[in-house]
Amino acid sequence: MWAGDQLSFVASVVRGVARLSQTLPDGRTRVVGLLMSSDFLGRPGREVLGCDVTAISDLTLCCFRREPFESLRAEIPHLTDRLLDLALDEMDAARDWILLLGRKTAREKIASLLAICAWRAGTTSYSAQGKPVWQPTTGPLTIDLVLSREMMADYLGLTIETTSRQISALKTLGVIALEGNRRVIVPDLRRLLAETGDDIGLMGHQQRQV
Amino acid sequence: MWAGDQLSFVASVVRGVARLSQTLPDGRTRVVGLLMSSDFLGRPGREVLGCDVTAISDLTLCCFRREPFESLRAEIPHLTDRLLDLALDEMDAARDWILLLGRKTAREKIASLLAICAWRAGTTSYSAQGKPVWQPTTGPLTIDLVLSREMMADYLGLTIETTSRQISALKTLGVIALEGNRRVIVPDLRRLLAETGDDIGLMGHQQRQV
DNA sequence: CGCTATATTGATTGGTGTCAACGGGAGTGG
DNA sequence: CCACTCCCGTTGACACCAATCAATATAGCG
Repeated sequence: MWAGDQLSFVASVVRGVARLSQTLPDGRTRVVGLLMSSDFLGRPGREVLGCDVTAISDLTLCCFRREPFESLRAEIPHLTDRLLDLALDEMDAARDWILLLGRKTAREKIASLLAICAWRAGTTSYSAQGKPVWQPTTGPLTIDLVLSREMMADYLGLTIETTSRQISALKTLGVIALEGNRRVIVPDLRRLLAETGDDIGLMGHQQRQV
Repeated sequence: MWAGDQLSFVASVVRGVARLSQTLPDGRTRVVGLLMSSDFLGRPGREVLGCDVTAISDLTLCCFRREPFESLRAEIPHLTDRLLDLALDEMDAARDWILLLGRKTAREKIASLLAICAWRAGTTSYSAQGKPVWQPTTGPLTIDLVLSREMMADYLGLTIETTSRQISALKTLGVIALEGNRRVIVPDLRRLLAETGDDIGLMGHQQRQV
């Protein structure tokens, strides 16, 4: 979509999912971030983004041209505060991810990803401050995976085959059920969380002690 | 050192190295960041840090108590701009790291880490803007590793043994030479870069196209 | 109803983790 | 000054998880 180009705009994701990725010269590619609704795209104060952005679903962006945005930022200092806040959140997510990539097994990685998506699915409402609110659910939970197996694999640093195998394994264990290829049903969230390798399960996404 | 505590101050690293880490309940620990000179410690606008900080060398910090700092930030909007800038840099580094952890072999990880340290070692001067300036070197380069093998392993998501083995392998290949345990000599930087798995080698640290 | 992309499953290999033994330097105490 | 110990690093043998190669199945779509 855009590759290291100068971005003439910044944007906020309204709906859909986009992926941030980088590529090694030998062709290996890594997803280094996922942008979902309310996430911010662009580098305030910077010219260039530094990685590729690809839409992986229908995507609605709220765009601002760069120069007006920068001058607006000069006028309203509080805007920068908010951007800093977003950047720090991103940083937390990135650190959780680093933890995941470095020290988790394939099974735990898959479970963690599903748990994060379950959390996203369960986060349907927002508080007055714009912070997502977790809706605790006891019953079964349905996740609409927007990601293909390949993208999950890239996301987790695995191969497609291993990804598929671990999903099958979780299905056999009864931790999840599949409905088509990209819809996952979680009968008991706790069982899924138990597979993630950290007892918090959502790795701080749920109630991070930031 | 400090674990998830409320930090009553923010700080800038003057000299030395500190590590940011998180721990999984079963005891697996992951370094999720390294703080070196000029790096910033603390979360402007936040109460709590969210991960552990440990000094791994003599460490000199330039500390500010939180409340005065926050009010200073309110007075001087430009300060927040600078903090945002730092956060975005951190984000870039985190993304590079994610790439490294997810798609690189043990050999490439070690080489990448050494390359980064070589870059740090070669960065002796700073431009007027405070940006480090890379001093291109053709001759041999000496790196003072502050890190123990264990910390390198945690940093890279490897075990101590694998770390040691890969270092030995690079030594056998003549890519590096050891002088004691924590001093590395790089006769030809290009040969080291060739082992990192990305032709840029320094993973954007050298001349990131941000 | 095929065609293609995506996903699953199987067989095998290889890289990294694990367990275990050994080496060497620094500090300590006799 | 030497013996002892402890910590860190190295090296080896082996096991195991995930990658790779390969075949098949399924879903999506014209």
